[in-house]
Amino acid sequence: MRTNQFGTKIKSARLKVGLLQQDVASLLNIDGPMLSKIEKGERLAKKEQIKKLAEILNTDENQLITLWLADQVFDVLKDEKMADQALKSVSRKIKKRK
Amino acid sequence: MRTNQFGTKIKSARLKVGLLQQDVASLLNIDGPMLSKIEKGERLAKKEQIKKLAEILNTDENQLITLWLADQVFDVLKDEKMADQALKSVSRKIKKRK
DNA sequence: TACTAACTTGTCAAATATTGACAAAATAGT
DNA sequence: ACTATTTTGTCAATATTTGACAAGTTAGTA
Repeated sequence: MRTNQFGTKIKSARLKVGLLQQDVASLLNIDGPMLSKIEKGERLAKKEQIKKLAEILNTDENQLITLWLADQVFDVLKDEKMADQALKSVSRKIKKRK
Repeated sequence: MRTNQFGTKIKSARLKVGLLQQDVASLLNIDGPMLSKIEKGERLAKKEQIKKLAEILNTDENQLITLWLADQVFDVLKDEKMADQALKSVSRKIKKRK
């Protein structure tokens, strides 16, 4: 299983706008159980589903993307004692990238 | 293809100790071409190969692990405008983790 | 140039992981 | 207890990763 800031966020946003999993799932062209798994972090949403989710759930797309990325990165690092060092190394590289 | 601080490092370390790809590969129980690909970042080394590489190449294991992780993280973030934000989010989570 | 050693690239089948769908089970609300 | 909603389990289809081998390229040297 993976960490799940993304799923937690879209679930709470969904409840806030008062939609059922079924409703949202249909708009994404997936079934209800699949969305359930995304919300629980058992499956990864596709990048192109995020934009749609942002619209449907009236949420900032960039925030969703950020959480979605963070979950994936955390997954790589979660049991690693060198996680901190690795993050620093990546930060440096990212900054140079511009 | 993936970013490649790890491969670059083990290649230079290998040359420093004067070993051939073939030699190192044998010790890792893989073939030469496979090591070539790892050095070039076309394949990912397995976690358990890193320890062995550190011994063979007389290099700090933690440094190798760090680079190996960093490559993977960078791969997730490389084309993402929210990379920076995501990294910050992960940093916070990692710090809490202890 | 021709020769050899070292490395790289391309391709393939096998193993592994991910995906999407459905049925069935669990939970929550009335 | 009844119904709506969510979650879990399972499966086949698809995609990705892996390891090996053959063939190609590069680098150095006689």
